[in-house]
Amino acid sequence: MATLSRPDQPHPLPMNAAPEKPEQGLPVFVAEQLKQLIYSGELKPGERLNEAALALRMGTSRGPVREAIRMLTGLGLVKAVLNRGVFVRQMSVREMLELYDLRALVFGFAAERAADHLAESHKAQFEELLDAMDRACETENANQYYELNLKFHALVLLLANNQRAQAAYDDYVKEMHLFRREYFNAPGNMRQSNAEHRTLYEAIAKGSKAKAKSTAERHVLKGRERLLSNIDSSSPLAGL
Amino acid sequence: MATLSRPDQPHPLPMNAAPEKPEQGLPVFVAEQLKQLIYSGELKPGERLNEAALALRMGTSRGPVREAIRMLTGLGLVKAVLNRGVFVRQMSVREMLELYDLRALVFGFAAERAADHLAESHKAQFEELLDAMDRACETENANQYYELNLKFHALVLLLANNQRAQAAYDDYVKEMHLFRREYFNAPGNMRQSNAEHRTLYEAIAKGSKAKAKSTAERHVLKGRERLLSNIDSSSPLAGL
DNA sequence: AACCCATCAAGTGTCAACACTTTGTAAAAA
DNA sequence: TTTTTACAAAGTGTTGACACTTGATGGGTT
Repeated sequence: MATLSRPDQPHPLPMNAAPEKPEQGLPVFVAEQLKQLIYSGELKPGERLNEAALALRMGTSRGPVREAIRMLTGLGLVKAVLNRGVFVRQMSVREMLELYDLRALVFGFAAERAADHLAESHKAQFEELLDAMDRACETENANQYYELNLKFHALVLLLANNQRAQAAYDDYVKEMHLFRREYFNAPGNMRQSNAEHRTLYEAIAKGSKAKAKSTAERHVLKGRERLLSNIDSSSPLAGL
Repeated sequence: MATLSRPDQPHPLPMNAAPEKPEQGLPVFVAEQLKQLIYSGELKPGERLNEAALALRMGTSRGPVREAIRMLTGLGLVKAVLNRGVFVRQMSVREMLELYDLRALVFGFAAERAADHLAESHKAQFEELLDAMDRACETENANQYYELNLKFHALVLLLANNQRAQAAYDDYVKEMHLFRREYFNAPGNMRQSNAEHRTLYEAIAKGSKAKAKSTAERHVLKGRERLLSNIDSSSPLAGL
C-alpha cells in the first residue's frame, strides 16, 4: 500500500446547503456530506457530531440529520452514546492491525483472481499507472502517488470480478482514515512500493496465480510492518 | 458449512411492545427487533417495511422506527427507494456466490491462525462439538446440526484472535439468510460435513497451518458447489 | 479551602401534525 | 369496451415543539 500520507484535506469548507431536489432524499444527501467531512478529516476521530449545528449547516431540520447519522452508525463510522451524542469512531492500534490483515487477505485473493481474468485492454491501464507512479516518485509527489496507488489497487480488485470483495476492500481503505493521523507519516517508501507493484503486475500478466497472491499479500503486510514500527518508535506503549 | 437448512422460525411472533427503560434508546431496540424479524424470515426478502405498522407494533412513533431502518440500510440489510419505502434486501445468486468466496477466504484465514493459538482448554470444546454433531447426524436432527455447526465455525473464528474477521464472518453467515429459501435444502450432507470438521480440527490441533487453511477453505467452497448444483438443477437460468 | 446541592443551559430523545408522492379506483370520455 | 382523467387512500418525507438527560456554574455549608 505504500506511503499512505493522506492528501491534506482536499475539502477545506466545501459543501454547504441542501440541493433543490435531493435525488435520493435528504438523509442520504446529508449522509454523503458527513462521510466527506469525516474522511477528509474536518470531523476528527473522537469528535462529537452536533445535530442542531449540522442541521443548520445542511439546511434541514434535525430529523434527516439524525437518520443520516444512523446510517453512519450502521456503517461503523460513528458510535452513539445514549443521551450524550454520537462520536466519530476512533480506531485503536489493534483494530488497525486487524484491518491490515484482512486487507492483505482480500488483496491477495483479488490478485490471484486477476491473474485469471486479465484482458489485453487492462494491460495498458496497468502500465500507464505504473509509469505515472514512477514519475510521482521522481518528483517526490506523495499525494499524487497516493492517488495513483489507490487506483492501482482498485484496478486489481476490479479484475478480481467479485463486487463484494471490491466493496469490502474499498471500505477497508476508507476506514483506515479513521486512524490517528500522526502515525501515518512514513515518507519515502514510494520507490520500494512501486517496485512491488511491478512485481505484482508481472505475476498477474503472466497468469502466475500463486505468485500474484503471495506478492499482493506481502505488499499490504509491509504497510502493516511500517505502521507497527512507526508506532513503537514514537510511543512504546501506545497499542492495546 | 454443511447443510444450511435454516431452523424454521424459532420466533413465531415473539417480540411485541417496547421495554420500559430502553437500555440503548428506542432506535437501537427497534433495530434489534427488525433484525430478528428479517433473519427469522418473518419479513421476507423483497417485502416492504411499513413504518406506521412497525411503529404501532413496537409501541413507538415513526421517528425511532425510521432511524432503526436507516441503521439497517447502513448494514446493507434493507434498501430504500425514495417515496416508495424500504424493502428487505434480496440477494442474487451472484451475490451469494461472491459471499461464499469471501467466507471461504476468511474461514481459511481463521483456521490457519487458530492452528497457532490453540489452547488445551479449547480442545475440549472442539471435541464436545464434534461429538454432539455426530449425535445430531444419527438422529437426523438438521436444526440441531445447524446450530452446532455455527458454533463450531464461531469457535474457529474466535481462536483466530481477530475480532474484525470474526465480525465479518458473522455478518456473512447472517447475510446468507437473505437468500431465497428454496435453494437451501440440501438435506443429508451432515455426515460428510462433519467428517470435514474433524479433518479440520485435527489439522488445527496438530498446528498444521497450511493444512488447516486449505481444509477450511475447501469446506466452505463445498457448500458453494452444493448451492450451485441445487440451483441449475431446479431452474437452469436462475443466475445472473 | 473543600464539599455538596440547587439551578440552568445545551443537547439529545420522542412525538404528532402536516406536506408531498405514489398508486389504486372509479367515473367520464372516446 | 377501452382509454383517459380525476379523485381518494395509503404511505413516505419533513418539520417544529416538547420532554428528558447530562454537565457546568455558582452559591451556600461544613
